[in-house]
Amino acid sequence: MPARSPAAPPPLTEPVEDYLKAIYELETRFGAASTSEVASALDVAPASVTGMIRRLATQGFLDHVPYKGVQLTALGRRAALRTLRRHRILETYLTRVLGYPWDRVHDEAERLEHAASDDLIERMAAALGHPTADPHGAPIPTADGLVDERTHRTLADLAVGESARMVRVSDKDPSLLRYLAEIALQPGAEITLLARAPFDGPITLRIGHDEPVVGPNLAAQVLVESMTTPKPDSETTARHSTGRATTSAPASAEGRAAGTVRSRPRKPAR
Amino acid sequence: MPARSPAAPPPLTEPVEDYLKAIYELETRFGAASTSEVASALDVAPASVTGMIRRLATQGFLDHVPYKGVQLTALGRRAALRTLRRHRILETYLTRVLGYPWDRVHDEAERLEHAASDDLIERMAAALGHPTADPHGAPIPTADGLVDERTHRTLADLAVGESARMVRVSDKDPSLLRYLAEIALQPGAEITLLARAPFDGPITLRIGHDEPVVGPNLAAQVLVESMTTPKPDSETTARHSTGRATTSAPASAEGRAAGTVRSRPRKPAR
DNA sequence: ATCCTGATTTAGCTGTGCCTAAACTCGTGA
DNA sequence: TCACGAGTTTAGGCACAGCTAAATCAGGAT
Repeated sequence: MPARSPAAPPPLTEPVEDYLKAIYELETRFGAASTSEVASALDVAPASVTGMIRRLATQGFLDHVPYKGVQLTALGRRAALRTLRRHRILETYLTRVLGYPWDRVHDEAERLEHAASDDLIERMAAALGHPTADPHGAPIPTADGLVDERTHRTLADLAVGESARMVRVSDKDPSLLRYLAEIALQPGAEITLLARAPFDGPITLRIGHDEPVVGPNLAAQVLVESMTTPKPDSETTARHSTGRATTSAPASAEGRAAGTVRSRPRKPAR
Repeated sequence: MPARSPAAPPPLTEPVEDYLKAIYELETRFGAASTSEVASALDVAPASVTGMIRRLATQGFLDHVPYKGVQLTALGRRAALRTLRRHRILETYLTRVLGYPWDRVHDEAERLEHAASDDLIERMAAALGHPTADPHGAPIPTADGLVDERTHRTLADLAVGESARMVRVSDKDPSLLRYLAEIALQPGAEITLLARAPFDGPITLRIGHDEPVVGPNLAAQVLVESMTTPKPDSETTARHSTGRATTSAPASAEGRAAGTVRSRPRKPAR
C-alpha cells in the first residue's frame, strides 16, 4: 500500500463529519451554533457535544467561546461543505437514477455520505450532468467548496394574491415530504397564495388546478422565490442554466478574530 | 420514529460484519478459520481477534474451541452472506453502471457494504437484472442466503493442450487484476494451455490471438471450468442463464455438534 | 517422555464517542 | 442588586475495538 501522499489529512470519522455538517447548517440558519442546538440536531446529550467541540477546536475545525457558542474555521467549513456535497449528490442520484421517493433519500444519503469516495461522488455527479440542486431544492456545493448561499422567503411570507415558485424544503421530515408530494408542492412548482385566514390561520394556495389549504406551520417551512423569470425549468431535471453556485469563502471578512461569535439574530430566548 | 419492528435484530457494527465475512471466506477456502488467519485477513493483531471472537461467540454468531479454531453458526453464516451479497452487488453496479475499472471496485464496495440499506442493494440488483456473479466471477448470494458453492480448478491445474473458460479471480489485488485485464484474462474468456515449462516454470496460454506467458503463481489464482457448454456467454453482461445459485444451508449436516472443528486440509505447518 | 516452538490467549492499556449527575455561568426579572 | 433558571461545562463511567507484552497451550521433534 502506497503510504498516503505527503500532506494528506487523516480522514475524518463519521461523527466528526456529522458534527461539522450540523454546525454548518445551524450557522447558515442562525449565524452561530449553540451547544444545545447541536445536541438536538444530532440527537446526543449536550455534555457529549461539549466534549466533541473541545476536540474539534483543538484540531482547528472551529472556534469555541465557552458558554457562548461555536463557529467553523475555514478548515471546518471546507470539511462541512464536502460532506454536504456528498449528501446532496447522493440524494439526487438515488432519486433520479434509482427511483427513490424524495422522502426516503435522506436517511440513505446520511449513511452513504461517510462511505463514498470522492471518485464515486464525482462519477455520480457526472452521470447526473453535474446537478446544482438536490431533489429538495438544496444547492449542491461545488467540489472546491462554493455554494449558492442565497436566502429565500417562505410560503408564509407571501402576500395574498402573490405568485411564486417553490424553491426548497428541508429533507429531514419524511411525512412532510410525502404530503407535499401529494399536493404537488415540489421544487419548480408555481404557487399562488389565494387566501389567508386571520390570526395565523390556514392558507389557501393554487397549485396547477388544485387549491390545497395548508397550515402556517407548513408554509413557513417551504422556501419560495418570486417569479421574475417566466419559467426557467420546472422539472427536477437538468437545472444547469439557473446560474446557481456563487461564492462562499468571504466569510473571512467578518468577525472572526480569535473566537468572536456574533450573537444570533433570533427571537429572544422566550 | 417508529420503534423498530418487534424482533428486529440490532444492526451489526462494521467490524463485526468484517469479521463474519472474513471468517466465512476462510471457512469456504480451508474448512475452518484460525485466529491468525483471521488476523492477517483483517490486518489486526491476533490478540484483537481473540477478543472479538469471544464476543461473537457469546452472541451466537460462531462456535469457538479455544486454541483450535472457529466456525460460523447458521446465524453467523446468514450475516456473512448478507454482507457478501451487498459487496458483490455493489461491485457489479460500480463496474457496469458507473464505469469503475474492475481493479478499483473492491475498496469502494468494502466501505459501502456497511452503509447501504437492503432497499438500496435490491434496487441496484434490479437495475442490473439480478446478476448472479460479480465482475470477478464471484457468485452473488441470493437475498435469502443461497450461494453457488461449487469449487473450481485453477489455471495451474490444466493439462497441456487443455482448454477451459475463465470463471473467477479474487477481487483483492488491484495490480493482479490490472495485469489480467491487459492480457484479456477475465471471466468468460476462453483459454488454452499451450505449454508448461518444467520445475514449476512459466505457462504459455492462448487467449484469443494472444499467447501470454504467466507464472505458476498467477495461474494458481485464476479459477477455470471445463468448456462443456459450447459458449454460453462471454462478456461480463447478463449471465442470467448460467444456472448458478444452488443451495448453501445444508452445512448443518456435518460436524457442527457444539464446537466440533474439522481440521483444515492444507499442507502441514512446515 | 520431555522439550521447544509457534500459535493462542490473557492482562492491562489506549482513544473515540457516548452517557448521567453534579457543578458552574450568564443574563434576566424581581 | 441579586437570586434563579436555562444552558453549559466538568467529572466520572461505559462499550467498542484496537494495541503490546507476557503467559499458556498443543503438538511435533528429540
